Amino acid sequence: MQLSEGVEWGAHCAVVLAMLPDGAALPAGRLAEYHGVPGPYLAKSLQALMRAGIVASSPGRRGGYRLARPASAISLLDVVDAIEGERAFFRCTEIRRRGPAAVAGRANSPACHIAAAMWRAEERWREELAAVNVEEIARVVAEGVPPVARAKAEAWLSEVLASRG
Amino acid sequence: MQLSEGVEWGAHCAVVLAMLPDGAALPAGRLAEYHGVPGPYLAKSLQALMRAGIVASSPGRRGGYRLARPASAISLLDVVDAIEGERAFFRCTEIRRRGPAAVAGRANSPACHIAAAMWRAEERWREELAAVNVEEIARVVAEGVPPVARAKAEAWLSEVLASRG
DNA sequence: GTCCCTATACTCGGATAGCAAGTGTCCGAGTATAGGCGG
DNA sequence: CCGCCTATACTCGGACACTTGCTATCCGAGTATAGGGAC
Repeated sequence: MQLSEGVEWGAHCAVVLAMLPDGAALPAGRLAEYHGVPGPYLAKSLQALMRAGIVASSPGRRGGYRLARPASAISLLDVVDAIEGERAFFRCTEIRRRGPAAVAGRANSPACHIAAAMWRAEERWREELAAVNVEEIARVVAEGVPPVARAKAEAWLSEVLASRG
Repeated sequence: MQLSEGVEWGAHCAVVLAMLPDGAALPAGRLAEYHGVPGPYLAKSLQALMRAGIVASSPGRRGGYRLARPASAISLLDVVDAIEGERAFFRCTEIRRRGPAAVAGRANSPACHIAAAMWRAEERWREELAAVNVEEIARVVAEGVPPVARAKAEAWLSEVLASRG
């Protein structure tokens, strides 16, 4: 029961993309380099974000990834669902209907109380993640990061963007 | 990102054990038979509940499993933690410190905002599960289950207990 | 000088191996019981 | 008739294969660009 690593990567990538100048795009390889993660595998997560409509990709020489909609309209939950898929944590297999005490048809209780509690808890989790959006994260990061780190990041980004014409 | 099947089994087993008469125990094989699940594997989950101090086991001929403390003192969260382990869903690998924009030592921001949001959401999930205890579930199940199903379950249980002397 | 064409280099995208964790199973160690035996 | 001893059958507990899904990687399809050539 752990989120895949792609969730962390996808979230950080979304934040970085939110800080790009309008119209700019960043290739998967550069995003991987910036985060120090294996490039080809990060591409897999980015493709998932693509399918979910969170980021948009441009092919070709000056192509790359950019946010598909305003950062304020992208929640952490969107990113998690895109990477992990939207299936529930808890899957109820109705084991109460399988043993010697099972009865046929609709004579069972209407709902499994255990599953209901599990899904309710999961809903709380989703609500909390839905309340955080990428723009907010980017703003907090921009304010909280020490000047020296911010300068390094901006220098790197400028160089990358300049080298792309 | 899915809970293992053992969580469902463990929770249902706890509820069944909560309905036993005082002093009675049920072997793993019987619990598996009741739920229609593979016996030897269920034992694995029961051992996890044992290590967590949720159930107690008695060896020997009339041995088996019983709750180690009152059902009202066992929450769903206890069961989930016992089976899944208490490690967090989200593990922050601090990828912001790994790229070309990283700075050494303590010059980084104090906390990763993404990780903080993830852990906050997880806390909501845990709070919700901690608010549900096994006694409550057992009561709701006992009230809600149709008479015919309840009769079958009680008949099975009586037979099992009788066959154990 | 301007327009068009072509070759290029770069991008994404899906298809392909490797590995860890969950899933499923088994057999050995230990104990309470039941029956038999001796007093 | 009562107490003790032994054999038994049943229980748990940990050690051993197998499958699914995550991790990591590669190469092919497609496109915007840059340069060169023709008009």
